[in-house]
Amino acid sequence: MQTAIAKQGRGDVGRVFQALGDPTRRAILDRLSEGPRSVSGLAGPLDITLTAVAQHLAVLQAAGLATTEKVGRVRTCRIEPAGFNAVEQWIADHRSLWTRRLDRLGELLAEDDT
Amino acid sequence: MQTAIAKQGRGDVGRVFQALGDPTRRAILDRLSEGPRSVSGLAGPLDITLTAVAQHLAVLQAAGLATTEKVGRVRTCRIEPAGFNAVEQWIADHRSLWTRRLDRLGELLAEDDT
DNA sequence: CCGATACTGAAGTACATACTTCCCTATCAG
DNA sequence: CTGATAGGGAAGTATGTACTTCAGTATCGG
Repeated sequence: MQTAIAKQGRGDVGRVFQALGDPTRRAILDRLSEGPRSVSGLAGPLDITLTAVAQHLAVLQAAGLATTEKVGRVRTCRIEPAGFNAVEQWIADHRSLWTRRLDRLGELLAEDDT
Repeated sequence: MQTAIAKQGRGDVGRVFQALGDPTRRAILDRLSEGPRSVSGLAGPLDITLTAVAQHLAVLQAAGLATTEKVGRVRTCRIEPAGFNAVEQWIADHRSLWTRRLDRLGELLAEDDT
């Protein structure tokens, strides 16, 4: 067990990467980074309809990147930092593989040279 | 200059995230992590056509995640570790924002509590 | 030279995704 | 109560994306 790629419980990395692939969703996360917002508060500067924002939020929630809570008639949206762990972990795991590869390559060039 | 989000030269993060969103492309990167491969070498265990793999490789190249070099009639594909820097940077930058937010939140709860 | 190998290009298809509009429900302000 | 505000649900559209097949074009082995 060296490649501990499947970690972090549930969130499959694919969902997260795909969620982050959309510029509008990244914009939403940008705004949420500044603090919690309502759905219409998010929709305002984005120049898309409320419905579209709600759909993006559903994606972000499914990916574990945001949480929402409805209080009165207002749904408050927050960022979910833990959702990013899986992705960072995935990259870190893979990066360690490459570097190991590259180190190995260096050794091979040094000792197994013609 | 605090939010150094637009760094790392060219690669826009969107492309990278989107490229990583596809499971087939992640599988390709997995195999490339073990070392360079030819296009058909990648296609074999993936159960898709050569053409499809070539298209995925085009996406990975556009995202800066892989490089290819054609020698004879064989195109050799390698992973490009630097391509991941932008993404890690993006996450790191944003994470610092949230944690700052959360720290602030803690302070607010302590002094400005209802 | 000749057939197999390793791709490349163009085009087509099926499904996903990012939106929209329209309408309906719950809540708050007066 | 009445109207405005905040959002939810369903459905339609339009573009994108992941594939495929069906041709080619180089290149290598014999």
